[in-house]
Amino acid sequence: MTDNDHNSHTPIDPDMRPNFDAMPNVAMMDTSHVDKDQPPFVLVDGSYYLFRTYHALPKTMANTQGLTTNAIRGTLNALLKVMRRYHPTHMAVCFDTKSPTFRHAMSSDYKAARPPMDPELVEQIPYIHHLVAALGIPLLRIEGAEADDIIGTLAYRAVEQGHHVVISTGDKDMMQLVNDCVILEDSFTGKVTDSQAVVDKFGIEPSQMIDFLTLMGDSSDGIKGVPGIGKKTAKDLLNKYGNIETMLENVAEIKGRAGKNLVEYADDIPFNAQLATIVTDLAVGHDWSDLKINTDPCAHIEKLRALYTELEFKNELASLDHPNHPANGSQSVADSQADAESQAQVAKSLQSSKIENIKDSKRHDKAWHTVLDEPAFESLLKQLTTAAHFVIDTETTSMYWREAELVGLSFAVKAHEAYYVPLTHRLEDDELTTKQLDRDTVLAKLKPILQNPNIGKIGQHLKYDAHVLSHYDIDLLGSIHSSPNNWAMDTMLASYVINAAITRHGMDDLARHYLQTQTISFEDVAGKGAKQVSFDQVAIDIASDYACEDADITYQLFDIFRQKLAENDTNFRLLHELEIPTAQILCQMEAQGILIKRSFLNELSKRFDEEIIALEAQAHELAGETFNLGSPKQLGEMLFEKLGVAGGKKTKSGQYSTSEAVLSKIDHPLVDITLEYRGLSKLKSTYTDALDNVADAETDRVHTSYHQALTSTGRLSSTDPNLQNIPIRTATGRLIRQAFIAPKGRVILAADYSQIELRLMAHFSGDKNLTRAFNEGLDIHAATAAEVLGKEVTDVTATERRNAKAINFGLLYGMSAFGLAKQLQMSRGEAQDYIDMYFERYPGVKEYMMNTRASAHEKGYVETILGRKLYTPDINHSNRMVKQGAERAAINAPLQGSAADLIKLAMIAVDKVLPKTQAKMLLQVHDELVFEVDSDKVDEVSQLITEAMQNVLTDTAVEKGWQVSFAVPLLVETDSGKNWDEAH
DNA sequence: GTTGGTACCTA
DNA sequence: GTAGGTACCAACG
Repeated sequence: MTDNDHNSHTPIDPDMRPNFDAMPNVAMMDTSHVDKDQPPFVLVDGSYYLFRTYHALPKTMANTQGLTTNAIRGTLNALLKVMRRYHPTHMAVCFDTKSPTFRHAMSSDYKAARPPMDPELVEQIPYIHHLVAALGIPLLRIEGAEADDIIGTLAYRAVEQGHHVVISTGDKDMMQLVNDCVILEDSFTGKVTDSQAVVDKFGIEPSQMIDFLTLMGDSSDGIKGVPGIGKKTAKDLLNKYGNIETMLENVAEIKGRAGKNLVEYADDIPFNAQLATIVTDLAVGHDWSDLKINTDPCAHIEKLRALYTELEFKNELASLDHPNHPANGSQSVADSQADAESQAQVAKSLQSSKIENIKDSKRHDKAWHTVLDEPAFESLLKQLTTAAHFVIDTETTSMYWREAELVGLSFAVKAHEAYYVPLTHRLEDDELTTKQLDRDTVLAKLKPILQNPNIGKIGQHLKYDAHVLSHYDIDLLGSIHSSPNNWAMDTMLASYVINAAITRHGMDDLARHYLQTQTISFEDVAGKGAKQVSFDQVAIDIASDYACEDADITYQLFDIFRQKLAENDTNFRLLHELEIPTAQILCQMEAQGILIKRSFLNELSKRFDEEIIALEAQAHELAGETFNLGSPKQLGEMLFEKLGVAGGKKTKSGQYSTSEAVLSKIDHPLVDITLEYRGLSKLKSTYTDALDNVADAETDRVHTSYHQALTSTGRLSSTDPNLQNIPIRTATGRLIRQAFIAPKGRVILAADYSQIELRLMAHFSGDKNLTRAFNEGLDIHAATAAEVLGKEVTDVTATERRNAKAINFGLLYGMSAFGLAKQLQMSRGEAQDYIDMYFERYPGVKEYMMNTRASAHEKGYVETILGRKLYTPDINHSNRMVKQGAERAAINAPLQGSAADLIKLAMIAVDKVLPKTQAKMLLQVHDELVFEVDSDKVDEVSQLITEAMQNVLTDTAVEKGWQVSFAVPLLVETDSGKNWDEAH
């Protein structure tokens, strides 16, 4: 590749020393004439982002040609971010060149400490240059000049001509250029620096920055500084004397090593000052019109396309063709799923160029505070009391809510400002621990605020914080609701509702994706692996940064999501009327837990163990030697090599497969033993032993955790332990279910939606035959068999019904003849014939599947019954297998996702009618809800639950603003008994 | 001590 | 053929 000649520049002679005496000083400029109503002039320090993102982002980001792309992506994202934020009309991206500059000529030490650039970075540089050009942004590289000096010069000229300026960089040296109309922004971290921020950070004015650097030196730039003068002394001296000149005039009164060395090294000071000074009067041959961004979307789109193709930036590439694709709303640095804003979109936002954020460009740097005394806490309380809404985050000793103890609390009332209230940090040698406020006093004062429904609470994964605070008798979630001026929001759920697939929804992921910011990780502050300590062992000043960042980031995410939700009423309602109420209910269910019968589980464990030992002995007997029956590898070798059994198949890793599908076709005693052994060890290790281990020692209750923002379809998942996969298919497995019981005087009641996904298929497809079968209340699988085979329902045999059931499930899963053949143990041709016959009888279903597939291809998403958009990122994947997989998922997603929507509505509906009955909702298993009910109220409660569940679409959904006219009835089946097995 | 592969439990 | 979680082994650092 060659560098573009969009900008050609006269080289600067490195031997020509700038005239420092006459150099204009940006920080001291008069700025009264500057017009801040125009968009700012944006100057990007390209070299900074190159290095920063190359080292900060994983080197594993690469295309299939082996080209590392992390710096390309990182720099591109930084560029797009700053453009999106300020909508500039004029801009320049500046890079260093390899050639020496006047600073090298001045000092052999200058940047001599820098190791040579990695080849993996070098090869990325031309791509970045070309991307900048293809985006229509002026690119400046001048032989003999550094990016800093080009930026300094252009910043000076811009202000002189009445423009205000944003310099996009993370280099602190640039702070010398800051004034009322020039700010810095690090577009990688999002940090903004104005003059106040410089004062906050170093205690000096931007105009003193050169002197500051001169005195304390900068090892990375090879500036030596004055020995004995560091950050603190330099600050104190500058505050006293204003500048180095005055300082030297009064050097006699400066005591100690600093004074002595100032005299001794006085001769070096002018030289160091020159190295530290950014040149502002470089002979850059550009006038204002050269620095205009080319906003014509067509001008460079083919160049962009070629670049994205070569780099394999697939989403960015796709976005060129689908400029309005909904997945394009935001940027990600590291997430390969992320979409970059297309050229067309950049152009669009530039054209709309309303300067959204004059305030932004004047904003102070984020201010993070640690609250360690009464006045500070009282002032925080006052802010929280008068706020419409605020961010709260708890820091605790454990990520498991059940064992978590509160360590501190952080708050944010606006972006870039946060407070941390440490409470129970216990690190020895940390003198701040003694200054902590008393936990109970703090909580007592916060309680009325946290429980006040008129003050909105914002948080990331609030269910967790609610659990923690409930241990201290504070009900955080109980009264959460939003009104236009008073927001409640869980940013995790907001992100999930807006787009479940584009990123994961942990805070680090959200910060990376939506804010292009790498957060301080928990491992950074607490260590990792065995050496990790709990948060109360983290030093308070470090903990405070971490906690404040969490609150701050959450507030910034809130700002983004608030805007996105305001533009999309469906997503707004999904969050506030569905997900947040669901979270509140899940919180109660998790806290409630389900009672287990320990003795029974222990007995089962013992029994299973005996049988397992016996089976193992038999296996070793048959094999003639001992081996690990639980190792698929050893078993495969034993069976297919040593014993010479036929029928061995290999997995893709070259091992023998010993899956049930393979083994069940083999007639050999060792196979039977193996399958039984596996069944029992699965039950013992995953269920009987595990449940006993996790049950609460005092109450014998098991408390699962539901993940509400994990699945691609809107379903919940359950962990620690997973109570959504308790065995039911085999008699032995059902023994486990019998261990889930109700306390004395109560019973377990289970209510499940019958055939909900097939009913949804009937609804979505409108197929006459399928709809009729449900409306007539037929056995749906038998009805399918009768329909396809052209006989009466009463004449359908068990095998025919079984086959029909398989095809019905196949439908829900995006069926292929291949898959159906495998399931039914028939040839592909037979399976295809069967499918063809099915579609002939159910043409509406066939049409639905085709339409869904087509629509997913076109839009990039499918929708559930409540309008939740489920994105299908791989739907146009170049790999055929991947694409077909995405198509099957796209067919299944509206069905599975709608069922998930409905049961969430059902939980909300049921939760409303339960309180007067003393019944408690305990578990959700996708289409089933499990309750604990007083024995004498079973009929009454069962009736209430059934009605609530069956009528969700006519009652609850309508109440919450959804209008769905459902094509078939929703049927709920309930049963009860002294354990979960009996209730099912 | 972490990670990928295999197997198997659910709707 | 869809969507999940957990346990175990074996290899890797």
